[in-house]
Amino acid sequence: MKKKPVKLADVARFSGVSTATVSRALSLPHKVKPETLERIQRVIKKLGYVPHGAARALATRRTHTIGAVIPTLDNAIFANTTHALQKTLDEAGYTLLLGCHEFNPKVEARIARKLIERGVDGLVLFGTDHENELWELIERVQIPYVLTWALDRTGRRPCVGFDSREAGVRVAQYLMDLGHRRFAMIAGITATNERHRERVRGVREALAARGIALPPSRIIEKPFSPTAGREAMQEILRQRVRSTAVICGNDVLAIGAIAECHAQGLNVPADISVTGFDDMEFASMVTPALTTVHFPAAELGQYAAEHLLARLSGRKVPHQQQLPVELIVRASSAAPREVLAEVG
Amino acid sequence: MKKKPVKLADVARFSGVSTATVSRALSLPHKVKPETLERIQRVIKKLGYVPHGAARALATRRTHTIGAVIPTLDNAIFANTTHALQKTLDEAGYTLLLGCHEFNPKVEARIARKLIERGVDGLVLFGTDHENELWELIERVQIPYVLTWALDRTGRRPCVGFDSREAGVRVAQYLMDLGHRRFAMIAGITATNERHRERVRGVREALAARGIALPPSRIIEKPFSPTAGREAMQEILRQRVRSTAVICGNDVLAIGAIAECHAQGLNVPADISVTGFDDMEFASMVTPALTTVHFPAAELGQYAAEHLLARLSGRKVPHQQQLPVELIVRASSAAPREVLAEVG
DNA sequence: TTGTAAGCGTTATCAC
DNA sequence: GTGATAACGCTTACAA
Repeated sequence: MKKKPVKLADVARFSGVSTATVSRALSLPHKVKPETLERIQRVIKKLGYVPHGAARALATRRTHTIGAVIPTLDNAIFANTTHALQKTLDEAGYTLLLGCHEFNPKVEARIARKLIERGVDGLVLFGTDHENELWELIERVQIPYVLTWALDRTGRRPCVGFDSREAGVRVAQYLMDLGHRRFAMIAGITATNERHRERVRGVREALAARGIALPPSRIIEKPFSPTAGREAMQEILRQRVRSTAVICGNDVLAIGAIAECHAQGLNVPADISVTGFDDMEFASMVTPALTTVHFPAAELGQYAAEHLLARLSGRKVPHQQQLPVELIVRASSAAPREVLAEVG
Repeated sequence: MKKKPVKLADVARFSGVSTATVSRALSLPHKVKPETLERIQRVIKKLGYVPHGAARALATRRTHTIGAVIPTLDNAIFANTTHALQKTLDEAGYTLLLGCHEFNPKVEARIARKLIERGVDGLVLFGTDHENELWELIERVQIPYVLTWALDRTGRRPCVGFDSREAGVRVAQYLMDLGHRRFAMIAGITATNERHRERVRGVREALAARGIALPPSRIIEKPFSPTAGREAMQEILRQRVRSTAVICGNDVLAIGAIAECHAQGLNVPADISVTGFDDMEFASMVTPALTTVHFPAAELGQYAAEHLLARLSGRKVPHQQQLPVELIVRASSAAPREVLAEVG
């Protein structure tokens, strides 16, 4: 036997006013006579009235809700971005609807549609690679959105992100400056992931610019897991010509790669250099710390939220926003022994 | 000049049927004549009709939405739980509304209320410690909820979680069995966090049972960050009587603690043993691996979701559900040198 | 400053 | 199988 929920009309009745006045008391308190307002608020408290969001959304055509479809929460870097996203939205009175696609574009499209049907006022997507079907839906329903992590090279879509190619160039140049000449790369899956495509491209182009090749056999694509990183490193260590520097598509792969080196009795970086992208703050505190190109994930979440919030409230914002990345040099990279030998 | 969104009535008009039939075509397709159904579906596709969730929610009094208020996404363990939660809900056709309270109970209450106003069909909370105000709200609106991570000792509230006290007992006994007698603990903030209170209690009780005291000076409470872990370890290493075993309230604190040991030239575990709770899979791959009591976070998320989904669809489920934790022994714990000396 | 009443876009209960 | 039509709970002109 559950009692019916209290509704706005009940509050109105008990306060001896109309529903319109109660509604105003809630959303435009300054347009209500102070005494009336106070009376209404007392009744609201006494009755324990809780506004009905769906009804309000139906009437106002606004849900104060933002949807985000992220790759996964199992990677700290995306979790960090999402955390900042949620926090910024919350402070602005918005609620986050969250979905994870686990690197499957079809799933992403499905979830995005679901969020749109739930009525989100805006949408946050990760990267620029998306199903056509999703683009069409977004276009059709005219929902404000922002792409994150990546930059849209066409310049047509609103985004706040990083230049992944540039990041690739940075590590490659750094390692070449240390004297490395034989490279291998443990890349993430690049097919539907422009961020990792660009990282590889950056590395490859920077190497090529100094006459160093990175043949396909030296680029091993793996899903994002430490185990996959280990496997890839095994493959690399099996190759006849040994690489002196291994660049990993992200921190997770790098951790696995280092673990495999250790398992084979190799010293990092004395015997082989391992670098990566993203971050590994925690692990770096206690291990041959990883040199990485660091992407400030939390800042990204905050800026992405602010971008969307600004547009929702009619403010002007730069269509494209690029966030700087930072090369953090730690103990995991070094000159290869052979180079040191030459110099010495 | 934005064109008005397509609504169900438009689909009805173009298909030459009533809105009732279109509605049925959407939710009870088998109750519609196949030809009619097909015609409607064609029109839906052609018009690009997207159902209006708020209107549907208003009419059905169901949003197919679940709210979760978690501590933070910046700790991998909660991110993992949330990931599994989202995934399980998604598979059942539900959407996750997410909020983070960052260990502030007032914020938790505020966000929970917001989610309830948005119309979530159910609520997932972390732990058993909550503001009275929140309990009253939950009671008043009669919303199905489930507590996670912790177990409710009163047995009155639905929950799926772990026995944190037991976890504390496990590490303590393990370390005592190794020969340790002088302990210190780097605890998390316990005031509004029964999980960490219970971990401390378990350790303390297990030690007491074997006549070992853990005086307040040996329990250092810190917020959950590696930096705080380092600071706490500094304090501990400054104490006149040196502890041989340091138990950390979670993995994040433990990482910091180990880092500080290394910084001071101490070998872990030869010079001092450092253990923890939760997990540290990645770091463990490349560092003096942490012995921990492992809480299967992803499983928890899945079970919590299933619990709630079951109740929402009227199925019976156990009111309380305890998930097993596992002591994972790795290289970070060991007999203290003095003990080895005695034995040797 | 407050009240009246017409939506908002669905679903659901009846008839037919 | 299908169609009218009354909810669902709130907002917002427009009046008073």
